[in-house]
Amino acid sequence: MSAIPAPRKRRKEARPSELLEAALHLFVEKGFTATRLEDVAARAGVSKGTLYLYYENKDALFKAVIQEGIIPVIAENEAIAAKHSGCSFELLELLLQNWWTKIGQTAFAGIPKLMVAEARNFPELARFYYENVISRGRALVAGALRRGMESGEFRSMDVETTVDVVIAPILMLLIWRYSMSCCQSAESDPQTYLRIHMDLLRQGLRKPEKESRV
Amino acid sequence: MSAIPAPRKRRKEARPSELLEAALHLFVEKGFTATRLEDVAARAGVSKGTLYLYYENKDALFKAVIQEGIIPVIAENEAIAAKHSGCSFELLELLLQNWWTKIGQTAFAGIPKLMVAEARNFPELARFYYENVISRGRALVAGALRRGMESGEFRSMDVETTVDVVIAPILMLLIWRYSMSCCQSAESDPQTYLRIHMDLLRQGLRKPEKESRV
Amino acid sequence: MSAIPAPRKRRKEARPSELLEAALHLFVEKGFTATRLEDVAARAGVSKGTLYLYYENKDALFKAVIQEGIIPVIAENEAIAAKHSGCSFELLELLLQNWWTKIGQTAFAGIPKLMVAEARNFPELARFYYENVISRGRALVAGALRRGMESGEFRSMDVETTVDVVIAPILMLLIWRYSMSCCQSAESDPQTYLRIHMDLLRQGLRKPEKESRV
Amino acid sequence: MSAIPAPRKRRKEARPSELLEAALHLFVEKGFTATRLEDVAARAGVSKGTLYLYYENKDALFKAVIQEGIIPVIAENEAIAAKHSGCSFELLELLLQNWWTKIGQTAFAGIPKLMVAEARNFPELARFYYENVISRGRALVAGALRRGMESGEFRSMDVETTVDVVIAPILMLLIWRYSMSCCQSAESDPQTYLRIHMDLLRQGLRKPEKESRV
DNA sequence: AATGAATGAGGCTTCATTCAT
DNA sequence: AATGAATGAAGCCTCATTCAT
Repeated sequence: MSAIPAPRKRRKEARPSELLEAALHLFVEKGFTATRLEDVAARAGVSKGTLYLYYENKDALFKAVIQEGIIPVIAENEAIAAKHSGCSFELLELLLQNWWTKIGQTAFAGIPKLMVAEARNFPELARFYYENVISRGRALVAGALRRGMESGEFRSMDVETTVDVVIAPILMLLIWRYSMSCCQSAESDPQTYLRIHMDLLRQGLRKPEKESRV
Repeated sequence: MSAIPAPRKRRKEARPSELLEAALHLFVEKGFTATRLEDVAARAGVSKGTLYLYYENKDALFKAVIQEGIIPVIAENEAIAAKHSGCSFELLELLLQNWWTKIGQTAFAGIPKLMVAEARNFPELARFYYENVISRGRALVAGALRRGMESGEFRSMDVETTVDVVIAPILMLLIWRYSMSCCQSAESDPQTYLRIHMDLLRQGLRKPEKESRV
Repeated sequence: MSAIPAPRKRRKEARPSELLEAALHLFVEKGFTATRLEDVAARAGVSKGTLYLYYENKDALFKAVIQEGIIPVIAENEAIAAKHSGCSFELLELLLQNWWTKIGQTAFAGIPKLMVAEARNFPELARFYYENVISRGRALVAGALRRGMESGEFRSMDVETTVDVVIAPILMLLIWRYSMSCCQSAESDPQTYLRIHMDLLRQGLRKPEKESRV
Repeated sequence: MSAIPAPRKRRKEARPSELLEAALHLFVEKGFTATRLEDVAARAGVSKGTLYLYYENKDALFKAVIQEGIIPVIAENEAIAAKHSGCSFELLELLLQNWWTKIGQTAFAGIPKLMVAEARNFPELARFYYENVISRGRALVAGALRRGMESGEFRSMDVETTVDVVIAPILMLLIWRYSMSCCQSAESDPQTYLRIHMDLLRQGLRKPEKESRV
């Protein structure tokens, strides 16, 4: 009710997000397994025990990070797709742009690499991520591709597989940044990378005038 | 004198490859950190201590896996590129085909995901892989692209960045198989995936007749 | 408020000294290498992991034992030397007496043998001990000898070397007790040993009336 | 019989002493526990298994080192004492001189430190050394002291204890060299050290003209 | 709500000793 | 006589989780 709650109170209510920020930072930096909950707590300025007051265990903490940070962006993209009425390639560009702004340019950019790295050893986390993020994300791209093929804007291809091919470079851009990039002297510019990807795609997807192969 | 060496001796000579096979299997299955050397030894049918007779430590074992399994394929591709005289896109296809046969369809297919997963936490292994595999692999693709641009076969683009974009779907295909694929009901067919990727690329890279955008 | 802190708290404050006591006992009994941290923990009534809450590793635990137990005695001796104004031999006796009371008659008596035994294999511990204990201890004896020679109380000799000769029997008394003494039926009495040592020294160091040899 | 045996044969007969030399070197350098039998074998130019053909185990190897290297010197000193007829202090000097030449200036110099370091953890080795070396060595010095006291050359003191005091600096000289000396910038000269020790002793042991204390 | 002390299972690595060849 | 491959017990250290205060 009051505009400015007592500092003590404000602090308490901020705890969860402070913990999530700390967890995201460390998960992304060191991976799920290699992240010590003690470090997460320390970064959030609380004790190890406190963390367990908010999250049942390491798995729950991770799910909360995804829940708060990634899933809302997927939802935004679903809204963008739902209201879009222009050409299909433009929709692909809009989806990419929002993803890039909300994920690619934030600390969440490290999540895809993290999931890829730990999926095998933490099947439950993998499943959670797959169902809430990946399948919904793929559905968005699949929708745009299918729409473009039906309208004659794109040539006809196997949609599900094309989704993977189209998404791959975007994921790899993030994965690379959080893995091997440390070995590279000059990291390539993301803007250029994405532009080239979309350029190749624009021309690659387009239905040729006379030809109809593939 | 005899054509068949004593069993003891035969064993000794077979050990390294038996250990490497076991190591590859487990590294790919569980990752570098989560693989227990005791399990590697057990899978090779020896005791924990025996492994150390052949490989100094976990790092050395891993490097040996790469050394024996991946680097020779890179070398083969370098030979292929050196003797190639046809069009540049064809060279890209040859390189991909050899990589796919020797890596993509063998147990080594899991290595790229492994490297991506552990690079940050094992910088020395990452560097070893980067210098011996990645930089040489990128140089091969860069050479083909540069050659195609110079001959007018491809349109002009930033070579280094295009290399990343071109390689990304191939890496993601493998990475996916060893990470999230377990959550997927129907895994997409690699042959289709690679054909679509190359089709998009053939048309995407080609220099347009009149246009000169990008 | 209350004079008696909560048990948990009391425990926490007592832990370091309980651990140091256990460590000293086992180090002295079995040596640095042969002492198992699990045994130290057990002797202090805690688990293996708890030890690591207080001391980073085995080295740090050892250093703490020295820090808490030996270095203060060296400091006391430095104070004794600083305020001493009597004859030099008397100072030697005072230094020996304090050392004997605080080290020779306590569990710390085993440290010199431990250092001698492990110095080669643990150079960093050796250096720590040398700089904080040995060099300061030698400086004290050297000071007393030099003073005695300058005043004419002692004959002139190479000070640094004489320090070693003077200290040697005292160290050997302790070293022996923690090494070969187990083989001896009748251990010789330390009081007698030290008295003989000091008697030989009193007469041996004294400047002869007329002679001036050596 | 032949003056020059066949190389093969010579080699075989030399094995034990080659192994003992290697063992001595490594025992003295790293201690008993820290010495790896594999390293001993390698230094002797044979395989690990061969070592076990000559010595039953690590203990037996150690005992052989003592047996061959130290005990003969003790026997020599017993002969020296048996035939000596001069003054008692001179006998002490002769014993010391032979010990110094045969032990102090050879690789065996490291044995006393080794024994002191490992006695507690290897009681059987300690007992072997005590009975064959220490007790006989002490008996020699005790004999010389007793003889000197009876002749009036030395003042009267508790013989057994005085033996320890007299021997201590000599042992410490060697012990130091193989332990803390690595921390010292300038190691003191053994010749000077021994001269000062004997000088202090000559004057310290001598029976005063009138006094008769102690 | 918050603390932080305590636990103990788990993995890499070493090395004396054995034994088939 | 000689080899050297193989074994497996042992110890340091980490960290998710619990729980008394």
